[in-house]
Formats: sequence, C-alpha cells, structure tokens
Amino acid sequence: MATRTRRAERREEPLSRERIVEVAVELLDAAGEGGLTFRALAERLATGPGAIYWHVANKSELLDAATDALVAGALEARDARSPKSPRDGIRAVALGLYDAIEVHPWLAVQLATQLSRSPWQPVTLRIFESVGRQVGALGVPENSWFTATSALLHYILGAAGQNAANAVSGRALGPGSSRAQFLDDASKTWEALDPDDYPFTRAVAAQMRDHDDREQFLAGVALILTGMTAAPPSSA
Amino acid sequence: MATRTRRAERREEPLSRERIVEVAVELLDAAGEGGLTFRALAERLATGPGAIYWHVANKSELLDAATDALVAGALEARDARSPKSPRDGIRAVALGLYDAIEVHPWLAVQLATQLSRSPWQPVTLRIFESVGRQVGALGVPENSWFTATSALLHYILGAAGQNAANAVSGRALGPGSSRAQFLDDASKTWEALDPDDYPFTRAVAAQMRDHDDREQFLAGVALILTGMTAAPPSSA
DNA sequence: ACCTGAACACCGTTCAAGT
DNA sequence: ACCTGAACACCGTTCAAGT
Repeated sequence: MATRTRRAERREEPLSRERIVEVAVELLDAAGEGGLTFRALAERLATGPGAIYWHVANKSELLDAATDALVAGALEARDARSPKSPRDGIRAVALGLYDAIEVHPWLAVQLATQLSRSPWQPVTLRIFESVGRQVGALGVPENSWFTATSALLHYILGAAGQNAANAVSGRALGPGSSRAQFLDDASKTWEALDPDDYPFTRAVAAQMRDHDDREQFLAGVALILTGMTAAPPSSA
Repeated sequence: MATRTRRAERREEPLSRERIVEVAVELLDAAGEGGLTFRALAERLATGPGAIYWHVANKSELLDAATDALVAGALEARDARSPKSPRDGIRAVALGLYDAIEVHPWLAVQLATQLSRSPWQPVTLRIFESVGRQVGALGVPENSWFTATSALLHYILGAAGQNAANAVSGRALGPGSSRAQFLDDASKTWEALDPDDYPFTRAVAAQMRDHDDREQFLAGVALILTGMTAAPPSSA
C-alpha cells in the first residue's frame, strides 16, 4: 500500500504472460495442481479472471507453459557447465531434472501427463535432445541412439518423480531425523507384508531402509549406462 | 426398459463397490479422467450422487481403486503363465502393463500420480514385487536387487505410458496406414527442427520414423537387463 | 444399513461492456 | 489492444430426510 512510487516500478506491471506463469508456479508450489485457480491467480495479480485469458488460452496451456519454463531452466543450468565426460553430462542433466522435481513436485505428474497426452511435446523434446547429445558422445552405436536415449529419458522422469516424492514425504514429517524415521517405518511395513504374497519385497526391506534417494537415483542411471555401452546379449 | 424380468437378475444389483469401480473404468475409458463424474456415475447406476459416497470415500479413492483393479488384473494374467526364464517373466510383466495402459490410457497418468503422491502405494508395491521376483531369479547380486528392480519399474511405467500414447495417437488418426503416416509426420517435424538447437533429435528422426512401439519398449527392457547382469563399470 | 436428491461452495470459461 | 466482472454450466461433496 505504498502511497505512490516514483514511476510504479513494478507495482503495476501490465500483466504479461511471463508474469502469469511466474505466479502460477508459486501457486502450484504452494498447494499442488489444486492450488492453481484462475480466481486465485487473478487475485494475486490484482485483476479479474477474464484478463488472464487474454494472455493464455486455458488452464492446460498455462500448466504446459509453467512446466516448460522450469524444465528449460533446469536444463540450461546444466548445459552451461560443459561436462568433463558424456557420463558426467548425463548425470548432470538427470540431476538437474531430479532437483527441479524435488523443488516443484507437481512437475512429475505434469510431465507424465504431457508424455501420455501426446509424446514429443516441446518439453519432452528438450529433455530428449539434452540427454541424446551425451548419449551420442558416449560411443553408443548410432543405430541404438533412439532406443538408448528413450530408455534413459523414461527412467529419469519416472525415478525422479518417485524419489522426489520420497524426499517430500520425509520432509513433511518434520525436521531432523524424520527422514530416517520415515524410511524405517516404511521398511517395517514391508517386513510385515504377507510372506506368500510379498516374498521379494520383504527380502529387500532392509535395502530400502538404508538407501539414499539421490544415490539410488544415480545408481539407476549408472545401470542403464552400463547396459547401453555393454554389448547386448544374444537374443535381446 | 424390460417390463419386468423374472427375478431382476442383474438389473437391480444393489450397488456395490465393485460395480461402481466397474462403471468408473467404463467412463474413464470413454473420456479420460474428465469423463469420470459422480453425476455421470450416478446416472449409469440409476441412483443419486450421494449414494456412491456410501461405498467410496471420494473421487481420489475411486480412481485408486480403478487403477488397482486393472493393474492387479494385468499382473495376474501374466503370473499365471509360469515363464520359461526370469527374462521371459520380466518381459511378460512389462508387456502386461504395456497392454493395460494401451487399453486404458488414463492409467499412465494415474500411476504417475500415485507414484508421486506417496511412493509404495499398494499398486506400486504389487508391480515392484512382480518385477522383483524375476530380478531375484535372474542371478543379479542380492545387494543390487532394490536398485535394479526400481530402475526396471520406472522404465516400464514411463515407457509404457509414452508408447501407449503413441499407439493411441496413431489410432485416433483413423484406420489403416495412419500409424505409419503419423510417424512419418512426426519424423518430418524432427527433421525441420533448428540444427543448432536440435542436432541430436534431427539425427535420429529416421530411427524414430521406423521404430515399432512394442519392439522399442522391449528393447529398452533388454537394455536394462543387460545393465543389471553385466559387471558395473569402474566408478559407477 | 443403505439410498435420495437438494443444496453448498467452488471451478473453468465466456462475453458484453468498458478504457 | 487489453481489462473487468457478472454470468453460465458444471463439479465434488455434504446431509437431512427417507426406506
């Protein structure tokens, strides 16, 4: 409520698409997809709901724009540091997405939605390109570039989504050792499962208790890299 | 509008949770998540919206129940055929989920939502167990069971989601050769991308045009199996 | 115990009207 | 060209009332 700033520096920005996306991300971060509302958006932007439709076609497009902005940001931040090796490059891209999803958990579902709505939207393509360049530099035979890059892409998105959720669950339980507590509880739940129905899950309950999300995530990446660079087995 | 059947055989089933889930799946198949509405559900079940809440806590639980039912079905169908080898077993589970997502595309997003909401829901656990048993039988060192199974799980869900979407996109364009046409169009789009921004994507445009979704999906599974069974490289 | 259906609060989207 | 805000159609959910 400043009485009047010199030139209304940023109080009365004229409502741009960028500004709308920016506030949309804030709402999504605060309360997930349910938190993004044209009315809430309008209130924060000191305008009416209808005004937003001048800059954005509908909610779906707004969600896409928010996703695109964050993914582009995550990838650029990683591309900037020219990696020492292709392996490092892949790790960097993977961790960039991992971190982005950890900060903005709604991204995981949003990416899955875009992927399944129609594959190869701009966002997916951006990630595909970013991962693929490193795959190409890795010495993988050219005729398996597409397969290898796709496999990596799917793993990264899926695993980042779950591990990020893991991290959030742990955090939600409070500060300090709650993360360990969370894993311990989950592990005990696994050990209490029916031995006939869940023998395997019971067997790895301890591994799951002791795992670190980030390490686990990178171990998966390493596993796929191994598969890509090893000679494929006899029959596929 | 039959005037009166002998004993109201199945006309007037007393509205059970199973029946509700069954109709929910029909609605989801017909029009995606937007198609599932308590009012539409009530109409199809010849009752009021409130009645449904006697059997189901809310929409989210209903969605979970529908997902659980279909995943359980897909996994049981595969478990029944005792596989010749662990590799075959993994392929069978993977394809079972692939097919389920192809028939019910909304499953992909729903699984991602469950995964990211909190990991290790019943559905995830079921898949994890199913995949993990075969991983255990594969001769993978026990201390990497958790990592290996997680990697496979994430790949399967992510890739099945995208490839199934691919299949649906192709189908939506009409019968016959439209699938090839769809891939051809997409491939041309890739070739027309900016050479500076998308060198890799342009380079694999032809591979993407010629790929078969199902083969591609299985090639990814094979790649991860290779990575699991090969000795890991020096530094991970 | 189970069902009915009106009512509540809230949503995305539209659009005539303003500047 | 861009914004306003009431209005429309629709949604999930609740709940007093019925059987």
